[in-house]
Amino acid sequence: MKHWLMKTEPDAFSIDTLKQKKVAPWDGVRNYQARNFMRDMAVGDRVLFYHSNAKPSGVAGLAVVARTAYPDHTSWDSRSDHFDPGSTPEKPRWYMVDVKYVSTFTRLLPLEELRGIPELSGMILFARSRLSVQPVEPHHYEFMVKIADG
DNA sequence: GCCAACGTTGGC
DNA sequence: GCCAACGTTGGC
Repeated sequence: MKHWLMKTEPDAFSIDTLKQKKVAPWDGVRNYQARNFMRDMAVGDRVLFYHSNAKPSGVAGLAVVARTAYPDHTSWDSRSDHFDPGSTPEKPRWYMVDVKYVSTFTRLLPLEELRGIPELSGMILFARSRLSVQPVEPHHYEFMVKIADG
């Protein structure tokens, strides 16, 4: 089982939205590296649900992968904000996974606070601010769960 | 809203 | 294949 962190702007899709829907597709990823990580995901993989462009930005809760990567149909929908003319149903360029709600942290863990924690040093989150899907070390994941509930 | 970081595009 | 221009992400 692997561990991941996935970023979303809560104005568009938040942990509360996922809580209501229970399971939802993670569409709109238009970055090759992020896409490749999504294609590495397996059902049951753990996901840190991150709110970006938020006040404050940070880890908001937990999800699990509910369906492995499949073509992102919004990529060939010309009405979609995520339309990419280079992607077609015959030759999809972009993929999405489904994620399932697990829990909302009793307290959001702000990026600013996480940065200062020695146990979390080395996380991709701190070095690659624009990577919206990224792997997480198991001990980083476990530590974050611990401090969120504590 | 600003702007730094950085990924992508396209001319050559 | 280089790299300047451009567009986007995301923290602040």
